[in-house]
Amino acid sequence: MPQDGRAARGGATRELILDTAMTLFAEAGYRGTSVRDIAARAGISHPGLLYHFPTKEALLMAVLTRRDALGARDFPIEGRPGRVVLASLVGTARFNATDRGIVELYATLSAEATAADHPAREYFQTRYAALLAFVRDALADVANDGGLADGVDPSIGAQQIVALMDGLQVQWLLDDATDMEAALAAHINSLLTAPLSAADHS
Amino acid sequence: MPQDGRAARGGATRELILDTAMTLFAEAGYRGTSVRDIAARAGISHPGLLYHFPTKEALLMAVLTRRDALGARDFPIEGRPGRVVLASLVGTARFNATDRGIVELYATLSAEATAADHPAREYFQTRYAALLAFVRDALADVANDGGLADGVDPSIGAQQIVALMDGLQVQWLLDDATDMEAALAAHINSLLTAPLSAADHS
DNA sequence: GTCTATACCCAGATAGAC
DNA sequence: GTCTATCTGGGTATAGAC
Repeated sequence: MPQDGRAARGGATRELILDTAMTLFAEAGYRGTSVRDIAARAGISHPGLLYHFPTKEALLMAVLTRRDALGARDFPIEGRPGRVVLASLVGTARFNATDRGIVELYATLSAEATAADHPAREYFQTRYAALLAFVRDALADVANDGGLADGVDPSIGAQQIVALMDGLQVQWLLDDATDMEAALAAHINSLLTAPLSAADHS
Repeated sequence: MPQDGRAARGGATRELILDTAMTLFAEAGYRGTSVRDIAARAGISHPGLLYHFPTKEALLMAVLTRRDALGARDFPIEGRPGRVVLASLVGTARFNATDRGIVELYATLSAEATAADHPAREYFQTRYAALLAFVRDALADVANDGGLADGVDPSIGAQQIVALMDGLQVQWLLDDATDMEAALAAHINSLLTAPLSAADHS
């Protein structure tokens, strides 16, 4: 019957660990954060933490998955018009520029997870496949209205947009004068017959 | 007076270590390779290796620097016309698709090195600044001949091209069906008034 | 100048007590 | 569900042989 201040029943400790892990991962990166660090900050011992998440990787995946779920809740863009979806991607680029930690985490992990034996590889394969399909569908939707520039292939266009978002993050992390939003918006507009405008937001 | 089979004078051991390290880094990644692994494969003890390269990071930087030097020797494109430089970037994308290990290494490291306290951060900052300037100059050269599409800014175009090359590598590493060359060429051509052709190679 | 042997410390993970 | 103790492996520093 736990009833003390920090570890009440019902997965409260689990949530506390996740919060703490997300904070520290964002501050110092995945490699720069030890399980002991997270446990100490959360007020338990490392084996105590590893009872809830058997490995550090498992903890990481839980952090990422939860973040995905929060994002889907806060930015519901499923089933919206293609131009709105594209505009939301530009909005994401702007939003990302406010949280260096999480950008660093994703940029580092998505590269690290490309290793054939990396535990998070499948997660990112699935994530990228879904993201590419999502953007491709948005471009195809725009194409249906004749809004795509000549010779633009939705599938290639989606690859370009996703790659651009990833690559620009690295440049921005290395030099914060980099304007991710401007470079992304310029490219997306080059794929369209008419540029995005404020009317496309929401 | 060393004169045995593997460690002759004049930095031969150093070269052997670099070769071995490049191979193992490419096979198992930076994190997946221990200094002991490299030393064992090179036929010396780890402290023996650390005599030549004081830290694992130093060894890594030496590998990268040497790779840069080899690249500059094999692909001399300094001072060439802008369109030739752009074509060579497409060639690089094609060439990269033949060596997964080195792509993985650069993709992982460039992301990892964005951390504020990472020893390779300055190296990558310098490298990216030079690369961006290089591509920007190529685009500016094309613009001088009126070969740039309307509204294309050489500086932003350079950011996009470099970001695209980086981001496409991640997608290709996660799904080798990704056609890096096609996506990059399509984007570069969209920046130009006339597409690149075989005539631009060399 | 070139290397081996040894030791230190930190990190992830496991075993078993409470 | 959480702890203490311990194992293993990796990066690094030092001592000293040749």
